[in-house]
Amino acid sequence: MNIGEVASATGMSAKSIRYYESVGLVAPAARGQNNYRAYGAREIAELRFVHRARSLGFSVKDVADLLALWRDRSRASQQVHAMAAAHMAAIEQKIANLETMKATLQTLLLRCHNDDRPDCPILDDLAR
Amino acid sequence: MNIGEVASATGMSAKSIRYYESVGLVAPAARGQNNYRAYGAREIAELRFVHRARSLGFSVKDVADLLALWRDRSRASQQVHAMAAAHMAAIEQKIANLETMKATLQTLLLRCHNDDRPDCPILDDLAR
DNA sequence: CTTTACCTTCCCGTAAGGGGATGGTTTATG
DNA sequence: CATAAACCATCCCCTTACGGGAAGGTAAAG
Repeated sequence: MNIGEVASATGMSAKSIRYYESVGLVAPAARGQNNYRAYGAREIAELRFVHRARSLGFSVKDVADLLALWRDRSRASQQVHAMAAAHMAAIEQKIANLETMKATLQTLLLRCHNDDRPDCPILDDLAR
Repeated sequence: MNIGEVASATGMSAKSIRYYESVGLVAPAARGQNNYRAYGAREIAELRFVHRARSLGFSVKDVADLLALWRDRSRASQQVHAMAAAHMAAIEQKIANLETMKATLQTLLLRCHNDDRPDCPILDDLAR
């Protein structure tokens, strides 16, 4: 399969696939006589893994570690669990920060007249 | 006040202050005969405004717009309200994405044995 | 007088690709 | 069969919002 086919089959962009290769996340693809990248089932499965892990918010660096664990048939599930737990903690932290911002914004929005008058509690708050 | 004093007074870093100046978010600070930046109450108030808006998650570009509205005594509160509402919507979208990730991770974490055995539902899911 | 603590500018690095230029390849169409 | 549309390749710049650190001038303290 060419890179474009892989892209539409997996939902990722060709740019992303090349990028993952360029940073060493996946091995360089084999090339056809036309110099096009040629993907087999194994490589596609790996790219799917990468895509799925990225969609769960893991960084490219983390995905590299997850891939290594995946390839190591004798890894302890503990290791994977630890990575996932740490990642979830980071996500929870982000959510908490965003929730704080949201709450503040909500309060300000409710106090703002939202009309033609210049008086604006939102700006007043920012300037406090 | 020197930049360091402003930094510790406002909680932002000197680097950030210089950065905001470099991108035109705030006007270039006046300079003393030693070429140090010299800040007055007005400039400090503006930097506080910037800092507060940034802490609510507004981008630097958005802060520039908010500053412009703030300086314009005749702006309609609607305009500020619209910006804040759009920003809150974006934050809610981010939260929703993170919550989806979190839920998936939570499910996977519960299914993982988290012990020395190699069997790992988390990796299995990523590879599905 | 010297050390220490500031300040200045300048340049590099970050995360994860997207956009777009330039040029070769393949395939579809008239 | 010729050519145009659709792919593919590499390469380089752009994005966000600063942080790190180097090189060198200035100021306050011991």
